[in-house]
Amino acid sequence: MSETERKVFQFFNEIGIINQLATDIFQSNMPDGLHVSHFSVLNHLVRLGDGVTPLKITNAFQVSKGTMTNTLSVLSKRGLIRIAPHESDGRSKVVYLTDEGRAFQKQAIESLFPAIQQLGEKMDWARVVELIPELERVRKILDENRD
Amino acid sequence: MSETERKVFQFFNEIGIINQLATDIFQSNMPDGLHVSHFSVLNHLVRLGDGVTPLKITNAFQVSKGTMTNTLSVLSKRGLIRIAPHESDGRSKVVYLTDEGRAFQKQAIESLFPAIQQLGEKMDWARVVELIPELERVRKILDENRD
DNA sequence: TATATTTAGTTCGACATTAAACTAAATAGG
DNA sequence: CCTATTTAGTTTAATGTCGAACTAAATATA
Repeated sequence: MSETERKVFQFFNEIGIINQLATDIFQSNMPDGLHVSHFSVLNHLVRLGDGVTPLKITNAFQVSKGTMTNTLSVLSKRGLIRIAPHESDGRSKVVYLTDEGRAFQKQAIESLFPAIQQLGEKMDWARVVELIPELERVRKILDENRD
Repeated sequence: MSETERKVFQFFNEIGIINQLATDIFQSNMPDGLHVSHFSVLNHLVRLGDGVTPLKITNAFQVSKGTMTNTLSVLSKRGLIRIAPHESDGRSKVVYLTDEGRAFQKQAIESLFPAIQQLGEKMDWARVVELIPELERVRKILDENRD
């Protein structure tokens, strides 16, 4: 194993650990039985717009269709989204945010502000966010090269 | 939401996506029914030394005790680790790598070299690994501040 | 048009993971 | 010592996720 290879593994290892620690923090702020994955879908709909098909969301999250069926049915049962039949394609459906869904997404995000602030006392966020452009590059390349 | 907060979310979002894409690549290289989590435990034992208790590994991975019981029993059934009673503590156990376990870890890592090389045609790994020190800082702070 | 293929979503069985209850052993405090 | 508490690991029920089989609708092709 070359030095570069070793460091590449180290890079992805750090990414994995950070992701797990951050997800744990996020998860601990989720109310009664809702999972980060549920929030993520709501967040996606808020940011990129609702009125999209389940398959579109499935592709965005690179997740199996069965998983998305399950996630959407939980969100629907909770009244956070509304699932309507597709106007022109009888096989398909369209997902809309409800007011409750939008409120939940907003509230979930705001619930993290204190944690961000508290971490900011020990961490220089300005320096951290400078990594974003390079991370974006990595993400895009990994994304384009997935099979 | 301030600009900093927005970027902090974006940072963790990029981290999450990269982690998922990288994990998917890794997972697709795992043989017959073995999961990345199984590899991770073997890798941990190779890098930091075996002969440790399940609880030690549990803490290292910040995972529930039940999860580790399950993971270790899979690894043990596959002959990749050996679980022995603890010499001085009747409640505890000690985990050892087998030769098969070491070989598996080695082979799993090497199986990723082609993917790393292929990605290297589109990605400047030298620049990517420069992010490691800052990521380490973030990881350490998150780690120290977990409850 | 009739049939074959593709596409969108659901269902099913398997497994990873979790939290909580549980067992057994070790330790602490009286 | 003896009891209470803590600690290490297992078990159990619930849920997220996956891949594969399945259904139904749309599209391609002949």
